[in-house]
Amino acid sequence: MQHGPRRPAKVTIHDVARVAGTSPSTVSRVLTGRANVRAQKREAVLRAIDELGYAPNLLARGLKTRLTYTLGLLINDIQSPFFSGAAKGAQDYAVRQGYGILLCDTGEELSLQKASLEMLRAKKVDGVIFVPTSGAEDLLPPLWEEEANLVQIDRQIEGLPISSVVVNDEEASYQAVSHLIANGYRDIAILAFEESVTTHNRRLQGYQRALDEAGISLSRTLVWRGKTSSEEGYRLTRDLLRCKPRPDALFATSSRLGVGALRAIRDAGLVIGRDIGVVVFDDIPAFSLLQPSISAIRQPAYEIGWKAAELLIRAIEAEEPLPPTQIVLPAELVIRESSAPRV
Amino acid sequence: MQHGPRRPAKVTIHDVARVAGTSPSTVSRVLTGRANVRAQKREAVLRAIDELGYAPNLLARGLKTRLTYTLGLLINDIQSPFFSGAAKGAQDYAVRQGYGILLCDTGEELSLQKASLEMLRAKKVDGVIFVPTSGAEDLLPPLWEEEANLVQIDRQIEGLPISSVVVNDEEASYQAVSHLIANGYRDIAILAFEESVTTHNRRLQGYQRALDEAGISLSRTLVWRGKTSSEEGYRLTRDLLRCKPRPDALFATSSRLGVGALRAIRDAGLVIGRDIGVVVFDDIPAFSLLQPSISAIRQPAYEIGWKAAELLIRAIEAEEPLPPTQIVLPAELVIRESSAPRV
DNA sequence: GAATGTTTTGAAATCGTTTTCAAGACCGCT
DNA sequence: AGCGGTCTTGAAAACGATTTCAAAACATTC
Repeated sequence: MQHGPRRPAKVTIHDVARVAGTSPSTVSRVLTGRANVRAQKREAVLRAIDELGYAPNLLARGLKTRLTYTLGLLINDIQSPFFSGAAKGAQDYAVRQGYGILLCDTGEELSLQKASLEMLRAKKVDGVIFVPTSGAEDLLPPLWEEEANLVQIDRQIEGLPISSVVVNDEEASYQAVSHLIANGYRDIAILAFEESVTTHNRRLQGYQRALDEAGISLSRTLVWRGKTSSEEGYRLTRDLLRCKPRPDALFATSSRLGVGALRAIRDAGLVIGRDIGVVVFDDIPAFSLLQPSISAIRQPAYEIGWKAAELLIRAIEAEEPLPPTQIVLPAELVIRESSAPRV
Repeated sequence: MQHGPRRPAKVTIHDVARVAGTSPSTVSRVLTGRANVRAQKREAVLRAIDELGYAPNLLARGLKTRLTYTLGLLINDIQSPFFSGAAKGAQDYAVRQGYGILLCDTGEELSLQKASLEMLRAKKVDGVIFVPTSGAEDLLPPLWEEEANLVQIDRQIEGLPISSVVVNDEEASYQAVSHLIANGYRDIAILAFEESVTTHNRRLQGYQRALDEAGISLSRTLVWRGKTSSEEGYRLTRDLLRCKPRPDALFATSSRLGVGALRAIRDAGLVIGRDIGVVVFDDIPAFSLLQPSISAIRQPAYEIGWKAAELLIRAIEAEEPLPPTQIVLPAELVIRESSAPRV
């Protein structure tokens, strides 16, 4: 393998200056391009940079300029298609703008979130995209005062002046449930996250509005709440199917809950889309592969991440503080076989 | 909302020193704990730190100590369950050891990989976990000379003294194909990545060994290569099913190829596990949900990431350079319905 | 060619830490 | 009290960039 000419292990701006026959100041000037330097010198500098394989030390630069070109990304579970989509969107936009992304996967654990935010603060990231957990409000002030910019995604902390990129949870849920009703389903159960998270609350509201509008009175026995895991989805659904009268449709407000529900329905010997209608909030690849395929609300995860990064970088690079912005992207109901019209 | 006492926007080690009635040197000593300081002063310092909400600036520290406590993670696609599993494993271990992770999702694009590696170099990461693409050898030397530690995952660049964490591709594939043979399948087609990547080459070798051992002569017409996307899997499989005689089984060497293949098989009106046996390398959640469920080789993605981070951090923290280590983790064949015995 | 104005340039200060070095404090001994 | 030896401490020099400031170089005009 060709290793090229031996180079000094560490080459600094001083080395470049020496080789180019000028001073570090001038090298810095051509590096940042923020002042004019005579063409002849500029070229000498560029030649030296090239020859030495010099790359500026971003730690040193960041120390001086207070800009690290690094964003923090605090999410709940990189393994979930929604979050990994958002992560990809954020990273794609960020990298295009010359920023790097520090990934923090914290689950719903507040202590890990706290530790991660402290790390991000110590590393002097320029901004943070995060998924707020209930209780996270108290973790923000330190970062906040450190003049870091913040954007929340997926969920929102109410009443805090922080930008956010979310989805129209209420409306999309309303449409999903209305769709079930239109297809002849009446006793529609809902599976939701037990903790009070904006996202799930709004999904619940949309559910309720659709029922109200159809003149169906909401029955307490149709609302099931638990952790948002597939095991929990299984348990809840199993119990729910034992109720008499048995619900004829199910709206799961997260893909994990939905996956558990599907298993439980099968194990109960019921046929999805005939014995029971199903719609899930959050589409995952498996849903289109399954037979019958599962109707789901598709969230634009990639765009959410992308927009969040865009908002964040705009705020970072703005001359003066920008007022917080709320972006609501449309989630789209993808109708498949699991919510076919009742016969 | 409670904002707590107003604090100076930026508090440095000098502020702490002033409040504690001592010098920055001493504060630094209690911070790093690498020298003894009289109990009384230490406490004064700790009180001041607490009172001011001081946290050391890791940029400044890194500049001095040449340690950033940051790792780079260079992967192909965070949206793939395999890579997101590995990312989670790596991040979980790293965060436990006080390291942060800079995420670079580059796809198979060499130019993006180059740019990302340069960024990681400029940010002075302590080490990098990466998935080598063919051609990536040339990108390494700069990092390499910069005394950054490297660990490759999933694939390997042959003949380079770099640690790696991979899976027993050859053996697992051998077992998968042997399993098909044992269940009565004879004309077993294989779908593989067209580019010469160690992973896929070894999977091909395992396939071949299983056939050899069973005395089945390998037919050129059963080996299909293309990009590793589900569209390509669909196209290849569609064409393959038109061959006469039609293969009676299919081994897909990536989950994307597998997903495409499943669609094509369905569209051809064939029943998986009866008309044609299927095993896929790399298990994804959908496979266990499908009916019939799909046999697959489960890779310990999380452990791969975890081990890679462990290896990397050990190398970083070692007094002297460690010799490169190869870790091979077992991938496990999960037998489901798609490879049921022929009747 | 001198006077003036405009670019280009380099020296030195700075960002916030750690670390070296030498001085100061403290100890136990004779 | 004086002396040799540890322990603790603070001043100052890094780390590798940017930026301010004033001097030096050049251009322009009379």
